[in-house]
Amino acid sequence: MLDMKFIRENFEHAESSLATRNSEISLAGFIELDEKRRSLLVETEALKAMKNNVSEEIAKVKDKSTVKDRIAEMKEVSARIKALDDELKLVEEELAKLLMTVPNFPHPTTPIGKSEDDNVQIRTWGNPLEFDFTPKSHWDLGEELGILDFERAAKITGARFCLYKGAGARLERALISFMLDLHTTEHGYIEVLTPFMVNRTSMTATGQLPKFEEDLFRLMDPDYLLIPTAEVPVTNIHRDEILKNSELPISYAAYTPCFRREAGSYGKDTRGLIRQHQFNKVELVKFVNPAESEAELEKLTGHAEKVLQLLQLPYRVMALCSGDIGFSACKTYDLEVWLPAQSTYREISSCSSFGDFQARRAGIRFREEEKSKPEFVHTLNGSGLAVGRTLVAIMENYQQADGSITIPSVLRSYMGGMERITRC
RNA sequence: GGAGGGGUUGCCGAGUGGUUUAAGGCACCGGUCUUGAAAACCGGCGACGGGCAACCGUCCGUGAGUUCGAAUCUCACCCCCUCCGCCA
Repeated sequence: MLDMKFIRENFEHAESSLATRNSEISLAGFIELDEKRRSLLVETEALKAMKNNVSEEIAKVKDKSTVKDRIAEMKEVSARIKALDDELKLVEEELAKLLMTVPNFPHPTTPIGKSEDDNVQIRTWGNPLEFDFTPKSHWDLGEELGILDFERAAKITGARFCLYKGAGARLERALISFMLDLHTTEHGYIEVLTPFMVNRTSMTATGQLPKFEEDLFRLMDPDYLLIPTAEVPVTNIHRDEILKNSELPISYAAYTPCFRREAGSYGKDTRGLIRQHQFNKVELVKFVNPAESEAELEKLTGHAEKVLQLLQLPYRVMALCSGDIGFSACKTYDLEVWLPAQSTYREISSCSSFGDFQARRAGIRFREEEKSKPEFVHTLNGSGLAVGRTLVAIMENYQQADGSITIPSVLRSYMGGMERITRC
């Protein structure tokens, strides 16, 4: 959520900043609603002050019959207050509805652009491998090795699910442990294990609702939603809290499965693990002092990169342009890993700063000094990494001519010493 | 799912219609005193919204309602605790 005061005082700047985003956003109607809200507020508060005073006077009078006319008068005032409050509530609801669907301002350092074609490459790491044979796709490798079974997953549930078996299942688990161990022991993150389903308030606080309900899986009886990313439960850990400046930055690492409807992506990435309704992810989340958020985004991105470096997977870092960043983000770096079978880089991590956008929605604040006014923290998060896509990258980059897969050395201790996956 | 108990301004906790502008204590901050500290005493001590400000308004789990007036009465819902049932 954006700051109402800021919009009020910088209306043109706000509109032009939002215009650099891809979607069509209009703040039209905002000023009018805002003014109406304030004039209603002034009126109703004056009446309430009067009512409070008169009620106090009535309280002091022993013989109520002498103040009959005052009581009658207050009855009318109360009715008037109620009418005004109802009107105010409507205006505030409309204002909130408008505000909740407006995306964040792009950060000044976010490149301006319309689509992903305008994203800017920041750096690359490693070089795409040269194969002296034609590299196979991970789905072919997975089926031949008997470690990925898409057909049976479709029988069990439906399209866009996968059944991992044997060394495949273990490799996924090894990656989760490896990533969590790295971030908690080397990068200073606190491990958390969260609920995988959340309520609507949590989903609204991070920005998935109200606009993106069609992307989410919903439960019927309690009105809960399956998380599309650990960002939701982890950011909500501190919802409606006032943190101490001395405890910032707070850094959490969380493994969770993620559930996404992938509505509107029919026909895209239909084969393989790239786009699934359920996938595993290790997520990094930070709550920081606003002064530190730019530096913290660089650090967090570096922590995600470290995973790829240790796995010896070539990748590049892209700065997303204003037209391509997510709803709540003001700045985003995507890490894209090299996939030889597709001869292309594919997103494996997205590291974003949200400024105070989520903190304002979620009511996450801190005090600069012990006695100073609470201010909103800045929130950041990034995948460290998407586990399924990491498994894909390992399978495709580490494949051998005979169809076996070498296990990266840093993972072998997590695989019981296994060095290579062969057909079982 | 059933029965019971409970949710009060950082914490504890009083308060069952009108000096509650929410007692009291703890914690915290400032002052007096002291060589310094502690103790004692005095004062301060929340969030949000509106306003240049004085100040005003809102907030006692949430939402409706009764009333001139609600922390207090009514209804619904949420959460926590205990016991029973079921269960990984």
